[in-house]
Amino acid sequence: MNRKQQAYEFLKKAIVSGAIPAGAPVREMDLAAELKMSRTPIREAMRELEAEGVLKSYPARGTFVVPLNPSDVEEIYELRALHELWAIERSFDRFTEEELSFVERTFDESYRKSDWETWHQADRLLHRLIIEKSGSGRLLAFVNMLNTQMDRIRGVSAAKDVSRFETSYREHMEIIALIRKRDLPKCKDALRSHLRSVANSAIESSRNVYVDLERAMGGLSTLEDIPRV
Amino acid sequence: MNRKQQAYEFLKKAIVSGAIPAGAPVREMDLAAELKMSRTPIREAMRELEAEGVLKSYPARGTFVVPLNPSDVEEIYELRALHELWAIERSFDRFTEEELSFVERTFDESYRKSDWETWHQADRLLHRLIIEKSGSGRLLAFVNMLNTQMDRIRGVSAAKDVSRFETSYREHMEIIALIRKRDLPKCKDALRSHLRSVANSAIESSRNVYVDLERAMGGLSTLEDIPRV
DNA sequence: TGAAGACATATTGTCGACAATAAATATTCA
DNA sequence: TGAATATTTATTGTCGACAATATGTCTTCA
Repeated sequence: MNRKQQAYEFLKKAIVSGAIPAGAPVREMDLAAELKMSRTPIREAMRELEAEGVLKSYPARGTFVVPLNPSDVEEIYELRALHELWAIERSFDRFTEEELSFVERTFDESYRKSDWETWHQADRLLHRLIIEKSGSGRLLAFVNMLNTQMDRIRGVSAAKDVSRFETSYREHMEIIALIRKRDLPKCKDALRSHLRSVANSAIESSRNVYVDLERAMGGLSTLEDIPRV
Repeated sequence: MNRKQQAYEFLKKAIVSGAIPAGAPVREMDLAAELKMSRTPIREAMRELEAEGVLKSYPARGTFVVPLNPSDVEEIYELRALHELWAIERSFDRFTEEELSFVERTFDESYRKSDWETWHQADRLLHRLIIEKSGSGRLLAFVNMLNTQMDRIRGVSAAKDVSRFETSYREHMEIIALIRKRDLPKCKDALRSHLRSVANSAIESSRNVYVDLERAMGGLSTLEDIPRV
């Protein structure tokens, strides 16, 4: 793996996990020192993250992690629903039994073990399958950007709501069952309502994070670093 | 304008206009020599174009203009329709009379003068308004990428079909009229069928360009430069 | 005092040189 | 010969130094 990629992985992970919080500056020199490489690969990694909408750079002033306010979260989840519902029409007849039962087993496992990590894997797998099998590489690229932002939201909100665990399990199982039955209209309904409930829970938790943030630091501190444009 | 931006504009224009054809290599040193700057800003511009899906880079081998075959063109126009139809629902009640009549006048002018340049302006304006007024910056960014690719298709096909000129004028006028009447369902129908006819004409001409390309150089020449991955 | 301008500082922007790598070509040896 | 291996070449990858720029801080002077 070349250095630019190392820098990219490191920085993305730091942002998605919330280690570098929304609004915080990301300085080329600091990262270069930390990763023991020159600024060049750091810069390239940062430009890539900027193209993905995770960073925003201002000439001779700095580069900052873009904040996600509740209306951003809403936008992101709306676009996700738009794309996933479109994609499932294309991919509907292309799921194999192997794929379906593998996803199902993974969900089962996560449910038995009540393991969030496995659950996340299964969730990603199913939704990724829906997009990938639509056959549009451009759509996939765009949805991946949205996914990065959704991971950021998850990263800070840590919305590990136990009641959602059970609900989510049932919703996913229903979707898989309806794919098996080849009932597209019902499947789209199920997917739509699943996406809506996921979105609502994400928006809700992002709202909490947002007010916490504001309260915690009175007149905003990390956000103040961001230059008014 | 800093040098990276100069390089970006120059290169993008060269690719969109077809001066650097699909499949052709883009060498950092060549461009640096031509624009009289170091490779650094050239590289950054190239990475940006890569993020937009216009270039594809292979380590230590080269960077190439990504080819657009007819099925790519189809994909691009399908995604365009998906987004524009979604966007118009959001933006529908936000058009002002000033905006509508300005677009209308521009179309009228292009029609009277039979001027393709003015027509292109008017077309861009209307479709851009639909997207922008939806209020989703992320959608706008994605659609801009699609627009770049559509410009490339226009750039080579030069589909200046006179019969489409008349049809296109009527289709646009109808859409504008239906926005004025606040008739969303009919407007969506009109937009949908307009987009379909534009797409068909683009796919058709891209098919011609593609076979011409293949015939002209027997076993492909520009395309051969592209490394098999 | 306080506004205008000079200066300092922090940060990104650009440069030219050298390193690393993948592919093409030449060489070796059974 | 021809397959394995070394060499050369073309290209991108990375480096450290310096330039440009936006902002913050001092200094001057009415």
